[in-house]
Amino acid sequence: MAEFMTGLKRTNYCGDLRIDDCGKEVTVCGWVQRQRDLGQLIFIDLRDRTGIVQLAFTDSTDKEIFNKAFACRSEFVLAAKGFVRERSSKNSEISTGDIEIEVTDLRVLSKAQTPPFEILDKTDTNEELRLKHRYLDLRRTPLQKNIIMRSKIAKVTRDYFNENGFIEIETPMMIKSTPEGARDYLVPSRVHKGKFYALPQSPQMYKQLLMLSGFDRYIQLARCFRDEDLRADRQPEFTQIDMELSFVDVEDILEINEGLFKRLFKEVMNKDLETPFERISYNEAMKNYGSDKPDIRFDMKIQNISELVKDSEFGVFANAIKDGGSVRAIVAKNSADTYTRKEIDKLTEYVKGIGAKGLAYIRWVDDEPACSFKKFMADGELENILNTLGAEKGDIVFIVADKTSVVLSTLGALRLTVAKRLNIIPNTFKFLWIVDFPFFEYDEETGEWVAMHHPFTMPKEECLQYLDTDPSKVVAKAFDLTLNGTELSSGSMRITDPELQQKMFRALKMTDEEIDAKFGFLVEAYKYGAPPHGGMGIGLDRVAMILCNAESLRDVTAFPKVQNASELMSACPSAVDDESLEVLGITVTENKE
RNA sequence: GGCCCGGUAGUUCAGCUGGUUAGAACGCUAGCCUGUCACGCUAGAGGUCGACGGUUCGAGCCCGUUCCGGGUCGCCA
Repeated sequence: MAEFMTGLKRTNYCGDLRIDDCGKEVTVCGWVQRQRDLGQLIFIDLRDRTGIVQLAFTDSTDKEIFNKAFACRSEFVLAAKGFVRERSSKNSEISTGDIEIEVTDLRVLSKAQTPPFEILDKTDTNEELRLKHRYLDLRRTPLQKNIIMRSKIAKVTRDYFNENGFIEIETPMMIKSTPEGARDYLVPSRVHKGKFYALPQSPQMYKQLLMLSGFDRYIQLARCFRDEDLRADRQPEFTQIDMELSFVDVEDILEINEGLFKRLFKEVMNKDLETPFERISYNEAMKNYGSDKPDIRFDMKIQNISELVKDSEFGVFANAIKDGGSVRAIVAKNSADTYTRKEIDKLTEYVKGIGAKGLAYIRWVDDEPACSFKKFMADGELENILNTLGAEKGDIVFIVADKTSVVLSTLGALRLTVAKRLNIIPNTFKFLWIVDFPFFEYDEETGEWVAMHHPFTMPKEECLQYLDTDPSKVVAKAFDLTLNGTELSSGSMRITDPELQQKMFRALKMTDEEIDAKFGFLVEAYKYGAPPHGGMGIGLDRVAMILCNAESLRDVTAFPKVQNASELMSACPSAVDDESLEVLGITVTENKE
């Protein structure tokens, strides 16, 4: 039978007791980390979220209590009252290692089955099993630390925006579905059979309307939902630090958010961040790093050698350029020893997997550089390439020739892979704003121009002339914040002029009916007086992931979903009974279990 | 939807070229032990080798299908 706490009240957390507490009578509560039975002497390591304290049971312990301690097993829940005393032999491994509690009262509040895996700080246990018993996994110190860190991040964020005059406003979770962008999670309506709400992908439209209402500065830690495939840094439901402010321009938004990160790093990590953060244009990011979220903790920029090889005998190079593409390269310094021929072959397979046709390379290990396309090179051509790229003995040059978009994305990915392999990425925090995003993106499948951000994004005034003639030249007042190669945040200034908004819709080939059906209320709202405004949404989970040095969002999410978007512990999603479906007017045709 | 990796006691793994009764460590159970702290010692229990099918005299191992998990591309305005 489990016992009660009657007459006992916790006075201290386990991890907080120190040598100064000696002589005090304390009551601690927690889980049995380990019981060590030495015969006439028993020790129990008691764990709560602050740490571990040793309970001692000796020959002077009451017999009944001693017997209770004897029967204790891992993960039993105990309350223990007793006196703090100095240990005869200390343990420098734990914060309470100088003291122990000589127990005078012990209650077994709950027994425990042997857990399916040991609750240890360091574990090799398969994540699948841990996720099935997430409540046990969450007992582990590293996860507790991450979850607590996340709480701190949220707290500091609220403090910061509150102090800066922002108002926290909740927007609805059941909203109108708009087919643009990510797939919506849909919620069927009982009252309106056959109709659906959507869970928000972001509170975008609502926060814009709040600006029209005059709230001026809005903040929300908003849950967002996207029915798309998962990644290590993508969960279908996530939290966004969503903010919007009025009577500002891009510069103001960047500044206030830099302030947030400065504050976060100071209070959560005790690190001083330098602001303003570096910023580069989207085009520059793509050109130099082949990515719109480059990791700039290391250099290895992509270089264009198209001019050098446009007349080369090597058809792969010359033809790529003739077809309107380009030839570009990265130089992996001091890598010739690391990358053997065999490993380079693996890289070739890798780049083929991400869309390139192949990978040319120059591996300069001996006096004579080994080159995969040497026989096509004219006198001095190879030297010329090496000189131009600044390659030296010990380096490898990786070259891709193709359509420019393929060249850049391939080398961008290769740059990261190689840097990781060479272990040249310093353990620092490099924020980077990517600014001046193009407004339109060419959709190769449909042959149409689509909005890269969203259709309410404000174009730069000076580009409006190209709207009808050359959409590729229209630059948006849109920006991303990246940290160490991860996209943390995305934002923009919004269109406030209804006429301009109409123009943008038309440029996106949207019909009046479409506009009205999807955004009618928003378009109308802007007719009644809108302040200039803009804002951004910061992925709280990703911020937490990086600050916790975690590999995956699962490590900073209490109850995460796995790759197929299910949750292993509760086994959701799940089928529902026929009555529930009937009342909603829904018929399930397949995959019903 | 594509590609890659993984699945053997509760856990982490080993398991040779396909060959007798599938092993180890930790955990668990019991006993002994007065200063342990990953306590120690002794003994014991514990297996649908993810599932199904095939090849074979014989399959943990080979083949096929499938399920589960991870990474990634597509996708993520």
